[in-house]
Order: sequence, then structure tokens, then C-alpha cells
Amino acid sequence: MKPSIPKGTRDFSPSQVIKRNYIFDTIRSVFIKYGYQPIETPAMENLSTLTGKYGDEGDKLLFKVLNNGAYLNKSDATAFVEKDSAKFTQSVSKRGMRYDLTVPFARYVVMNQNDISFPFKRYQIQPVWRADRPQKGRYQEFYQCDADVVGSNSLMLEAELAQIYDEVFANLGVSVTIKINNRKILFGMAEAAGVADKFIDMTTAIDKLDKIGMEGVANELTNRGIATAAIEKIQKMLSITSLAALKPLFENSETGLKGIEELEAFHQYFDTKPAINKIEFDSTLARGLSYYTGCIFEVKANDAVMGSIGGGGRYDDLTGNFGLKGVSGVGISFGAARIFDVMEELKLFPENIAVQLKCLLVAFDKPSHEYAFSVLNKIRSAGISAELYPEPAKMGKQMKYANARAVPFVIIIGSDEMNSGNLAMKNMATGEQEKYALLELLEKLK
RNA sequence: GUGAUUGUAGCUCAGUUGGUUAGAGCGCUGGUUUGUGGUUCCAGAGGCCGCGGGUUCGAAUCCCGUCUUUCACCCCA
Repeated sequence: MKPSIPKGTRDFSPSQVIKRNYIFDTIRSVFIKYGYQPIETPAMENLSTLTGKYGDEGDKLLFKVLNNGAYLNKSDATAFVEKDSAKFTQSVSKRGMRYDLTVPFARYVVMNQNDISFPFKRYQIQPVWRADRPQKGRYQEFYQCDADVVGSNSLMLEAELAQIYDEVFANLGVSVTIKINNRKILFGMAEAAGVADKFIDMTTAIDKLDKIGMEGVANELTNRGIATAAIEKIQKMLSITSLAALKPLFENSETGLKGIEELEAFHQYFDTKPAINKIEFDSTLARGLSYYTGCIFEVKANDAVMGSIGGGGRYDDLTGNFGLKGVSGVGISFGAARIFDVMEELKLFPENIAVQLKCLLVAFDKPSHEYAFSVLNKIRSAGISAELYPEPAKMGKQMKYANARAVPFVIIIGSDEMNSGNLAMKNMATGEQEKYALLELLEKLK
């Protein structure tokens, strides 16, 4: 049998895991600095928790887990005969793989509401699964890094989360544009154009603007049954890039004005500290996930062709689904796999993160190999990462191994070194080799 | 879910109109070298040509199916 892994999944080699951890560590340290606390939730959730939260398209992309035991005894025979997959699946699967981290978080908050003091700020770095067709930057298994706050309406939190985006990408060296909009502004546009009833159709159409252009959006809107006059109004509003210019158009839309107010409040907080990356208002930013209600964010890399590498926003009533009303939340997410791909493409990973092993010991024969092991223990006791080639093999072979491991120093031990106590240390980058007593050698390695 | 695309050695890829024993580079193993790698030279191992079926005297090559890869759409990180 030829080994293989499921489509859309990947193995990670040591160097890849090291790079990925570098991304995680950078994100995590910023999360912690801003006061967010870690939680973890199971890979599987009950399907009742997941279904209906991501729209019809999202439900199709949920991985379902087959029930255990004699699950066919309780299966829906009628649905099977009628080839009604959705209904039949319900009768043989109660659990599904987590699709994102936000819905499990909402579930967690509701289940633990008595133990949580609000506002509750949490971060979570775990894999999620989607039964999507893989393509560029799209996998069936990938990590998300989320930070969310529940239990406060303050726009300060939106500003803080935008600062987190700015700081993380600055630390990673990725130049990005943080786009911000507000769902209420989009609704205001729909109202101003007189198509409030087609709000969802309108947003999904204009979300594609940068892909299909203004004309494409117009076509899309026509296809979705929006009148030409309304389309012209929408187009006009989409070309506006400043909040002040948008305001007069929202005279008759209370919601639209509220959206502008919120973004103004956001800026009052955010503008107190100069941002490293560009942050811009983008009235065409819509975002798919249906639960967003207020500010929405999206992050795009400036120097690479890639979908969004982060997104988030305010959701007023996510926990309402689970019976806890009136708790507002806001959160952001980093797409670690895509950030990885962008950083790889732009060669932004620091050179030295891969070097973890400081020195390799090599020995010539059995006595010196045994002696070398005692030296190894002393080096490790000094807190230095070290390794001894497991047998006294030929020099060339051991040196080749040292090369493959990209180890900076090799310590060579034979009968001379054993008798004199002076150990030969070779700098693999320069090729220089000198002899040191053990204590001296430890100093050199620190 | 729709439409394309890909699969040959561990890796990157050649392989002509269907023709007898399927190749290269890199890597790997051994030697050149009984105490020195990243640059020599020599030798060797390693392939159900993704899988299943069909056409044919004969299939890596043509046809069908299936899985997989990559890409676009839908949707999204």
C-alpha cells in the first residue's frame, strides 16, 4: 500500500513547524500583552452547535463524524431510499469537526457564563476543518488564531483589535493593509438606495468589487433584482472614500448614521497611536459570515497575491443562538497558513530561527565515544543544546550529518582529546578549529 | 457543488506516430581517504509509469471510470 494523506491536508517538516511556531509565538505574545487569556475547545462539536451558524454554504462545508456502533439501526431508511443525503446524514451523525473558533467560543461562553467575569477576553490558537475544494491558500485543515471579547459594546475594543493586527504584522515584517467598514454603513447604503430588503444580496455583490470591477457588480446587482436607479446610487456611494462625504447621504438612515458614528468613535481611540501599517476605510468591504453586525475588518498582504490573511468584526448576538441574550462580542482572526505562505513567498522568515541545535559531538572509537557522552552531559547541564552522534562512525559520515543539521559547532573527540582533556571545537561556518578545556568550551558556546 | 488541470525513482522532471531491457539531474549507500563537512572521481541500490477496467499481437503512451495535485467559480482563512 502506498501511503497518502487526505486531500487538503499537509504534513509539516521540522523546519516548517519551527517557522509556524514563530508565527504563533509572535501572535500569542501580542495577544497576551493586550490581556487576552487562552482557552481550548474540542476538535469535535455537536452538529447542533455548528449547523445554521455559517449559512447554507457553510453547512455544506462542515465535516461530519459518523456515529459509533451500530449506527445503521437508528438511521433514516426513508431518507436513504430517497437519496436525501442531508436528512440521512442527520440520522447517522451527531458530531462535526469545528469549522471556526468563534462559534465554539460562543458556546463556551454560554456554558461557562457563571464562572466568567465579563468582559471576557480570550485567545485561541487551534486547527479548524472545512470540506472545501483545496486551492491556493485554501486547505481542509488549517490553524486559526483568534482573539475575541464578549460582554462589552465599547468601540475601544475594535480599536485595540486593530492595534493587535498592526502590531503582529509589524513584528512579523509583513506589510499589510487593514481594511475597516461597518455593516451598519452597508445597511445605510441599502436604505439610501431604497433596497433595504435586498441588503444581503447587495453586500455579497459589492464584496466582489475588487475582483469583478464596478461593471461586474452592476451586473450582479441587476441579476439579483435591483433596479437600475438604485444601482447608480449604490455605485456613487461606493466611490466615496471618506466618512464625512458619506454622512449627508444617510440623512434618512438612522442605521447608516450610527455606523458612521461608530467608525468615528473607533478612530478617536485608534488614532492616538501612530499605526505602522496602513489602515483604511473601505465601503466595499462586506465579509461573508452572516453574524457580523457592526465594525468589520479584513487584512490583506500588500506584496503578495493572496486572499485575506485575517478578518473579524463585531457580532451583537452570537450567544443568542445558545440562549444568552444581549451579550455583544467582537473579535479578529489570523489565518496562520496563509501568513505562512505569504512569508515564505516574500522570504520574511529570519535565517536563524531554524538553528536549534548548538553543537554536535563526534567521536572516533568506542572509548572516546563513551568519554564524549560524559562531556555531552556536562554541556547539556550547562543549558546548551547538544547532541552526540550515536555511534563512532567514520569522520566523513559524522561531518556530513553535522552539515545536514546545520549545526554551528562540532566538537571532535578522539584519544588525544580524551587524554589531554582539551577538546577540539570546529566552527562549521568558518572552518576554524581550536582546542579548549571543558570550562573554556562551555563559555565559548554560551 | 461547477469547470479545467496533474500523476513516471526519495525529490525535480524527460520519455517521439502505441513496439521489445522506462531514462537524466539531485539525493541516498559504498569506495577513493584507518582523524574532518559544505568543492573531486568511481561504483551501486532504488520504479505495479496513481489505482481499476477496456481497445490491441503489443499500452507509461489510446478510451472509460476512480482517487489525487494544481487552478478558477461558489464560498472563504
